[in-house]
Amino acid sequence: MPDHIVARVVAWYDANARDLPWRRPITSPWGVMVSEFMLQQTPVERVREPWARWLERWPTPGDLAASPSGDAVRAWGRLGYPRRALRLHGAAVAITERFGGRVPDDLDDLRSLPGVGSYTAAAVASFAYGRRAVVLDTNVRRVLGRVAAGEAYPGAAQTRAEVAVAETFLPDEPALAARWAVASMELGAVVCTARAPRCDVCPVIDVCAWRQAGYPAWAGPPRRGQSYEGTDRQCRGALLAVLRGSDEPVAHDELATAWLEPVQRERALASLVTDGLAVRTGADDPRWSLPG
DNA sequence: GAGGCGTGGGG
DNA sequence: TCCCCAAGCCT
Repeated sequence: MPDHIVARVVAWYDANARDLPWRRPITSPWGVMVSEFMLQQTPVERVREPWARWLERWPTPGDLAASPSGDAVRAWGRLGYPRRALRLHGAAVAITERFGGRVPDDLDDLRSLPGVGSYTAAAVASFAYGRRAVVLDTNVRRVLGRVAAGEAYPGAAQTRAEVAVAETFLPDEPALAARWAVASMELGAVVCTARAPRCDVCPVIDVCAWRQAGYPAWAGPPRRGQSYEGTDRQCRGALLAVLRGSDEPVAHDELATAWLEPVQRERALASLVTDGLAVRTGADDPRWSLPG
């Protein structure tokens, strides 16, 4: 059964794939890795421009490693989760120092890099090098959960059982495995979506367990939305936006303007320093900036 | 293993 | 409008 589903999804992908720049054959493994970092929790359409500018400026890991980490944070712009920029910079340094400037193709080597977890390691190995790897992201988890398990949504945490199911779908031949990986992700991204799935154009609707069960609603624990208004995250974002927008270190008063409540502001600022996203400069006249 | 971590767009 | 969510990672 999995073989049949794989064949249909891959055929669907061949006819319907979006033209995303990081999927083009000329894209380097480094370009693929940069896209994977940027796409962690950030929609495709918001990544296109920053990705192109990033690779123009830093065509290789060595180029990024030679720049200050603060430049990476500034170039990250408003993609969100700016610690990813710091980790991508750290990954570039590690690739330069430990792997001769070449993005690794081995899963364990990839996972040893900052910001690279099981998903990103598998994605780079598969998309950049055509290796056989279980690429299990939120899209694939949802697709397999619906098609194979008949459930509307995957649970909050990835389980061993899910990985085992994904293994049964993964073709033996590396090239086909890589095509399946990108195709199953694409299906989840544009057809088998979380909100309003387009089952009318789904290539595997006739074998979908979720459909056969009558599209049962999600029966698990309520999917709690992440609150944001008034959180430290919002405060950190406001403070970091000030640092990003200034070429010179900024005085504390400027940060105070960006976030009025002092207790939360100081807590957030301290956490930014702890994370390496902000540094304090100046002895008698303290100022703040992105890291050097 | 649950919670923290940005930001903006679409239903 | 408001809520949900978008190719996760780390502690």
